[in-house]
Formats: sequence, C-alpha cells, structure tokens
Amino acid sequence: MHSNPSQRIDLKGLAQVLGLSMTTVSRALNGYSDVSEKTRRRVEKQARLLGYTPNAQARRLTSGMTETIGFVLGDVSGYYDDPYFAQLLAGMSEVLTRLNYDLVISTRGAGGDPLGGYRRLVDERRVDGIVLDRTRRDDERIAFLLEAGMPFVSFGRSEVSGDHAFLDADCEEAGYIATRRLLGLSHRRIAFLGAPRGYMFNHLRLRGYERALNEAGLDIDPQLVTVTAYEEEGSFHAATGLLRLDHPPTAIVCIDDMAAMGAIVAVRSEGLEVGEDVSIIGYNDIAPAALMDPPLTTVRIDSRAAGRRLAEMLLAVIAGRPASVFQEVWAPTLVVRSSDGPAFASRLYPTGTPPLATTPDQPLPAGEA
Amino acid sequence: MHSNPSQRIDLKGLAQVLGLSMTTVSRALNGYSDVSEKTRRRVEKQARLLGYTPNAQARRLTSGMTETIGFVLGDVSGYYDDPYFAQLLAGMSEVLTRLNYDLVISTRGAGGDPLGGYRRLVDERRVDGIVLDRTRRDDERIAFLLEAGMPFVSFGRSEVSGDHAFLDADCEEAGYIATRRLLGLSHRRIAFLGAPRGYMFNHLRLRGYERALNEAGLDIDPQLVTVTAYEEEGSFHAATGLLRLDHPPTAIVCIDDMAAMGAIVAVRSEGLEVGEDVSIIGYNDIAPAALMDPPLTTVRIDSRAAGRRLAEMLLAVIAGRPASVFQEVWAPTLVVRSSDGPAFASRLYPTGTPPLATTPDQPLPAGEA
DNA sequence: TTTGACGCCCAAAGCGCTTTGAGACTATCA
DNA sequence: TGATAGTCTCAAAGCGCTTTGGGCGTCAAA
Repeated sequence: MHSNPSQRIDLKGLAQVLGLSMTTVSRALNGYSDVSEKTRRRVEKQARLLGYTPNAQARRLTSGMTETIGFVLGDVSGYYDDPYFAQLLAGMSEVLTRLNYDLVISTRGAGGDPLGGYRRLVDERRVDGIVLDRTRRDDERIAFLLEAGMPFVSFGRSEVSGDHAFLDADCEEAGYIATRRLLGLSHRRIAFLGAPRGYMFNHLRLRGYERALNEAGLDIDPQLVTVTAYEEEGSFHAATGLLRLDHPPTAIVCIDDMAAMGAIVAVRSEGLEVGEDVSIIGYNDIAPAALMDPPLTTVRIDSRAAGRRLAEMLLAVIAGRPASVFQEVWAPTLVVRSSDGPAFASRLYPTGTPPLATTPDQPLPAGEA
Repeated sequence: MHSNPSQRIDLKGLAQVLGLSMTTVSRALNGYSDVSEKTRRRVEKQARLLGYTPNAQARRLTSGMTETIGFVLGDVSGYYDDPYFAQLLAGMSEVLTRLNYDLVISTRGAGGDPLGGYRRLVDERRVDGIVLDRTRRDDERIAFLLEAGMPFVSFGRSEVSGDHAFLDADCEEAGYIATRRLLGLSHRRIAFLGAPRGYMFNHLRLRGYERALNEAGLDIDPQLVTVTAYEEEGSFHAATGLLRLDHPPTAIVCIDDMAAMGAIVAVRSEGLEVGEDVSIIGYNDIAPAALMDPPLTTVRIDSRAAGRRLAEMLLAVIAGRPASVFQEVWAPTLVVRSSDGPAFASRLYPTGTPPLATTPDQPLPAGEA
C-alpha cells in the first residue's frame, strides 16, 4: 500500500515504514549530525525507494523560508522584448534551480501603483528576496524594500543606493569607451540616443559620453542628446530626428542594441550608409547583434553571467550576509564589428575631414549629403 | 501593539482585535455566505486598517493549492533569446497576477534528464499546473504530466496529444500561406529553413510548405529543405549552404524571424540582395521584424495574447474543467513587408522568369549571378 | 559507584491558515 | 407551545513539515 509508487508518500508514512519517528527521518534527510550514519543511510535509501519528496509548501510554512525569489516585470513591454532579459532570467534560474529555489515572475498588477507587484510579494511573504532591474536614479522600489526589510539585489545602481546589494555594469565606462571609439575614428558630431532620463544606466552612460567628449575638448551639443520612449519605433524616430538636423551627427552612441536597430533603419531610410555616412554603436551584445547588417559594433556585458551572479548575491544576502558586501561593478568591453567607421568616409560632410579634437572651437562644416 | 503597522499581523491577531474567532474572520475574508454582511464589513475594514494579508505559504499548505503555475526553461539557450518568449511570459503573468497566481520559472536542472525540471515541480508539489512550449512530435513531457495527473497546457500540439489542453498556431497553415505568397510572386525554387525535425511546429510548417508546393504542381527538392540547430549562426550557415547550391532557391521560408535574420545576413554575404535576388519570409513578427533591413515579411502570431490565453486555459483546467475542451488553433496572418519580391527580379536566374507552376518538369535554368 | 558527557532518538509543539461539525440564537410554522 | 428551520459564530482538527526540549543508553573520567 505505502509502496505503491503512484501514491504519494509523506514524512509520516516514510517514518512508519522505517519504524522511526518523523523527527529522526526529517533530521536524517536534512543532514543533521545527531543521526547515526547507519540510520541516515537506511532512511535515504528508503526515501529514494519510495520516491519521497518533501512537500515544498509545508516545509516553507514551517521554516518560514519560501525558497523562492521574485522578479517583477515592468509595465513597459518593450523592456522585456529585449533578448538580454531572457538571458538574465536564464542565468538566474540556472543557479536558483541548483539550490532548489524557485524564481517567480510577477507583474506590477493593475492600478497605477508602481510598487504594486512588490507589495504583493512582500506582504504575502511569497518570496525570500527580490531582484530588481532597470533601476532609476531615484528608485522608490529600493526605498520600499529597504524599509520592508526584504532582501534584494538590483541589477543597476541608483542614487539612493545605500547599503543594498547590487550588480551593475560600469555604465559610465560603457558610454565612455563607445564615445572614445568614435572619437578615435575622428568623429566630432557624435549623438547620444538614450533612454528616458530617469534611468540610472542612461544617466551614467550619458555621463561617460559627456566625459569623453569633454576630454577631447568638445562641447556637448544638446541637440545631439536624445531620449526615446524605449520602444524600437521610439529609437527610429529619434534617430531620424537627429539625422535631419542642420548639422547631423556622423555617429550615434545607442543606449542598447535594440535602439541601435532602430537607428540603423533610420540611417538607411534617410538614404545613408551605416558605418560609412553614420557610425552606430550599440550596447549589450544581444545574440542578433553579430548577425545584423552590418554586424553591430557594441559594448558587451554578459547578461547570463550577470543573472547568475545576481542570484548568488541575493542568496547570500538572504542567508544573512551583509548586503553592503555585495556591490559589484563589471567592466564592459567594446566589441568592434562593422557598424562604425572613420568619419572621413561620411558623405554628410563632403567638404572634408571633420576638425580634429585639438581644434574644437573651429566651426563645423555645414551641408548634408 | 497590534496596531503597529510595521508589525505583521496574522489571522489570530486580527481575530483577537475584532473579538471574533479565526474561523469567522477567515470566512468573512473569503466570501463565505454564512457570515453576516455587517460582520463581514467590520472584518474587512479592520483587516485593511491593520494591513492584514494572509500568509501565502500557510494558505497553500492548508488548501493544497499552490496558487502557482510553472514554466520550465529548455536547455537550448537560443530558444529563449527570442523576444517572442518574453512576450509569452508577459502575457501569462498578466492574467496570473490578476488572479493572485504566481508564475515560477524553472530550468531543466543538471543531469541529462529532460524531465528534470518537471519532476521537481510535480514531486514537490510546487505548482498547480504547468505550461509547456516548443512541443515535439513525440513529447515525453506530455506523457509524463498526463501520467502524473498534473494539469498542464501546451503551446503547441504533439502527435501524442490526446485529451490535454493546448493552444497552437495553425502551423501548417502558416507554412502554407508563406509558401503560397512566394509562389504567387512566381518563385519556383523555394527553400524551407527549419528547426530540428522533432519539433511539432517544424513538422507542421514543413507540411504546409509541401502542400503548397504540391498544389502548385511542384516537387519537393530535399536539398531545399534544411534543418538548423536553432541558433542564429545555425540559420546563417544553413542559408549559406542553400545559396551555394547549384540551383539555389530564389526564396526562403524561415522557421522564425530569428532564423530569417540569419538568412538575411547570409544572402548579403553572398553578394545578393534580399527581396530581389532572394526573398525571405519569417515567422512570429517579433518587434524588431518591422525594423529590420529590409522590413521583414513574416507570418504573425500574437505571442502576448497567446500567453494570456494559455494562462486562462490552464487556470480553467486547474479549476476542474475538462482539459479536452481547451484545444485551440489560432490562424496566423501574413504580414507583408519588403523582404520578399517577384522572382523575375532575381539575378540568380538571369535567363528569364522561372517556369510556371503548370510546367513543373521543365528543367530549371542554371547559373548564378 | 557516581557523574558527566555523548550519541542517538523521540514526543509534542508549533508554522498560519482553512474547514468540519456543532452550538447558540432567532424566526417561522404547526 | 414545541418543533423545524434558518442564521451566525466558534472550537478544534488538521495540512506536512521542522525544531525544541528532553529521554535513555553507554562509556570514560572521577
């Protein structure tokens, strides 16, 4: 009867079969030292034989741990169409599964409350910890979770970041190296195709862009700094706007590869050649980047590895390690492919090579191709 | 003390404050009819006041419902880089959150067991139901879940599909209309750039492709039917192989938009023009499809809506509705953009327009551009 | 021999909820 | 008036596990 494999067996049943108490069986299975080796082996064997697996709900109720961590989907669907996101998830799942943790995906839920999804996870004690991404400069989720005492780790920093755990790419560096790359190709009119201002990663990348420009003795032209609504069409329109300026850019630093795709289309639809008339640099190095036409020069960050690390960090924080220990900033790397090229190749300024970095105040040549 | 909002309050505490029994409070909150309207209102008000939310774990243990559904990530990472997947997830989350359900994402786990992730969800009773995707012609997951008595719904059918719930695109129709479209553009050498044979959607789409060809009086050329390893590079290589045949295709039906991207790059790197020398049709209509160069003609299925519907169906099955009631096949629609064009524009067969469908056995002209 | 000190095991008390099976009233009908 | 039928509420029994706080041998040291 109890040996019927299709009949779920519980701890009590298993204990009965073994002629032991539930306590002993439980402790044997959970690796307590006050169970003799011999008994443990006997228990384990029988458990395997009968296909015993503890009921996750019961264990959770008792232990007060949910063995679950949460992730709340933002409401802007465009965010999660990005393959980088799937990679992040996959990376997280990878380590969580290994440790028998679940990853639950929630949404913000109806109503305007941007904390809705988080409240639910916290109030109903559905999770032991939470992963955030797309952090904002002033991120209310961080304040909320901090106050609620819920362990969390964010993919990205924030200006209110205090002692919490985070993993972030060095966004400023990313903006910097992309811009440096273009400066090295003698570009002088370099645009920044960004995400909404509030996002920390946008803020930092813009800073890197500005720093590189300033170091090269160039001023920031506000006309060249745009913000998109974070959808592909947004970046297409924004890029089109840039290209139609009186003094269009010969290069565009894009906030991510998806935006770069939009920019590429915009360049083409203006009758220009990507990598010649206008150089494009993306960010993330999503899988299709290498397969675009032209293959995209981009700044790479390994989302899957980031997902793994985020999960590890969060688990450590849940286990009681101080969150402030886990603050990592990863260096991005430039992946050079073919969407960028020397400025002199651009037909946008046919009167000649753009002015050198050392002569910034010399007026830029006018006229479009 | 009990009114300290930072202090979590439980059912017992709430009952004490109200001077009622836990039973009554519980029943009031859960909408039982044997609680007077007056009491219910009083309970609800106090619960709101004190910020009471039931402990999800406890409720789950008691009720035997986990209020959670599961999704297991396949091991081929390429599958989930596809934006369609994020859409599917988002759609599911949308309806699940509304009904206070969680969506847990798991992975197959280490070891070769392809059912690993599923076993875990089932054995430890972590979920009330499961969503499958990427079904195979002979899908062991279906057999497993059927036997385990775990409610599930699959996105895609299978040849072993019996009475379980599924939602699927009409894949055969999708393959058919894509191929018909190309036939209508007078293409005669039409290739099929597919996924591995075992996948049901691949199987069906191939069938649609073959049917269209046969109806047009054309034979199937096995050389034109390829299978990729389901990564972008795979489709690039497969497409390159096709284009280097002695009699290359003037059109390619791709298994999805990601594969189409690979194919597009392949076409270009062979010095050919997409939409002129070689027409390309994708599948899914992922967000970037409209922004590719050229904008991709594709067969559309609304993944987000599919996600929503899958969740609804699964919830219904969990609630006890017979699974066999929920078997839906959605009609895909052709979205014409610019990656396909008339066969006569192709430089691959400069000797003239390919033979008409009515004269299939006439030998095809040879020679490449 | 007594006293600890281990080593191994167990009964019982929860974890926070839902549900069962009654009980105490009040209203209705014969 | 008693019987019958609601109406509203409650005590207590779990759900399946973990953990606390012993208990009972056995063995070495005193």
